[in-house]
Amino acid sequence: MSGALANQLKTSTTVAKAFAILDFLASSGEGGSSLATISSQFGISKSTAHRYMTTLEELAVVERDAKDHFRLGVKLIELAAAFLSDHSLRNVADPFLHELAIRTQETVHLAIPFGDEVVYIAKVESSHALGLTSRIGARVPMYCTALGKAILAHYPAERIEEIIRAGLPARTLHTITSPEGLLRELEQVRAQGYAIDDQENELGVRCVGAPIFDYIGKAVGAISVSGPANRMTLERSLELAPWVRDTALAVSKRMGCRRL
Amino acid sequence: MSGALANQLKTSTTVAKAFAILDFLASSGEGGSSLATISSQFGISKSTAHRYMTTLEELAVVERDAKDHFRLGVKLIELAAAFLSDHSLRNVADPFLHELAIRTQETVHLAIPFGDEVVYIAKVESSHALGLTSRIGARVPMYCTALGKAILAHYPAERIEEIIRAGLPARTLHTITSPEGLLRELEQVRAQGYAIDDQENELGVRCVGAPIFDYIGKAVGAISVSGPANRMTLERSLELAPWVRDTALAVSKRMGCRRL
DNA sequence: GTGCTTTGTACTATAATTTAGAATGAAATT
DNA sequence: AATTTCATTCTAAATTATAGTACAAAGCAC
Repeated sequence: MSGALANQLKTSTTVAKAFAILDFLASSGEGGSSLATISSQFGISKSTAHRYMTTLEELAVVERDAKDHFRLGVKLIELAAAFLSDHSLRNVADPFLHELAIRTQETVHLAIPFGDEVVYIAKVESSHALGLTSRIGARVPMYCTALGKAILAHYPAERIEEIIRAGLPARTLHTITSPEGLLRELEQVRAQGYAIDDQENELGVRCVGAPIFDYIGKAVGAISVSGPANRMTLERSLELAPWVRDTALAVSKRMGCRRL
Repeated sequence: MSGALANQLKTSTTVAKAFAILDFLASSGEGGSSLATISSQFGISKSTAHRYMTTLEELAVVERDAKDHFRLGVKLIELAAAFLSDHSLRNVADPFLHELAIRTQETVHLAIPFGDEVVYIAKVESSHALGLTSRIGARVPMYCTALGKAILAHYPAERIEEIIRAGLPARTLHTITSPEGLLRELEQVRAQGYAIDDQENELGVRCVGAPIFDYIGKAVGAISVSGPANRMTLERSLELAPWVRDTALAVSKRMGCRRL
């Protein structure tokens, strides 16, 4: 596409572009994007953008309103639902998440590891009990979140080393940025069975997380309770910690984990 | 791809193939699919399938397990979450759905129109309160479901005619298959403010649905309560109907509809 | 353990699709 | 009423996608 002589590409540029467009639509939020916007955003001609969008529209991956503004389409719901039903963790955990939300009266999250990060795949709010909103699908680092540390603590030492080598940038004043500090923290997480994120990822937010193990004893996810720091004090975090841990253990048991 | 001389295609075959693969992965369910399976399923060479899958894997649209089996990936959750947050209807309706589920002790659905069908975009079960599972993302016809009829009744006459012309195949013994019968039914739906599906789409399942209108008075979705026919008798359906209707009206009001 | 099949991956020439740009018509703005 | 903006269509040129072959590794049969 650019100038240079084409050297072999191992991946499909066309498919990659299609998903780049979808990513853009996902981030552009309300209102949708016009063809001209997409065209200029990616530096492709209007005719090319048009071909992409009509294709995606035909597949119901995007939809356009009366003003020819494009938005994400219902096909994505279908695919996401298939993803979640395939991930038995989500289904197994769901009732436990609700119970925990009711008991703690705080927001409960379920996440799975993905590379050096974790991905939220479920969320339950105590009062309104919203399903798929806000953070679902979002990724956050492992080293500075309760969910992440809960999982990371049960990774093999070499994986932990890898993640440390990838860097521990300070996200807030409270982020643990030294390798030694993190290793000590993870040691404590293993001993306690839960992890506490004291505003390490976001100022004003405290979380308590605990890992979920599958039948082979591998950490395949984590549950967390989080809330604003003024309500979720450190003392309250410590009070809730056993509940979170026990809920995660109950889910682990359902996942076939026998070594509790 | 086949033999014949290529005549201009208006859509991107590459993108379409990528989503065909995703559809296949979605339907293949547990266990995932190997590269060889995908290759033979679509009649493409292994090298081509390989290129598609590595591309999709790099984008996190699919993921592969230790045995090189491909499944849908977390990127789809991210995109679906963006879709839902963009569809304000879902967010507005959510608390109402839960309230209705508690009051009726039955399963509650939220759906939006899509072509001649409706797509489920939210579900609340009274007892377990599952989120994204089973029917989310699924599409059902308009003419034989409570959700569909609730919306269809408020469509312009010509759209209704179109849908009738598309055919009213019998899905069960109770399906309304005559144009006159459907028009009469829709008239009644408009008068009552709710629609009842008496096992028209699936034997043994009754539903009560009511339409949601936006600020312009357009039917943009519907809410339903459904249950097994033995528990959800016709009398019970009629009892619940006003609740469903009032819930839908409350959501409509929140969506800016002023003509209630 | 050995030989066999099957798997995912890499490479290359051919063939096909994708691409940009100009041209068109419709709609909204001035 | 004139002008700009927009989505859409068309065509030749160029990039990308394709199938086939080849390879290494894993699994299976014997």
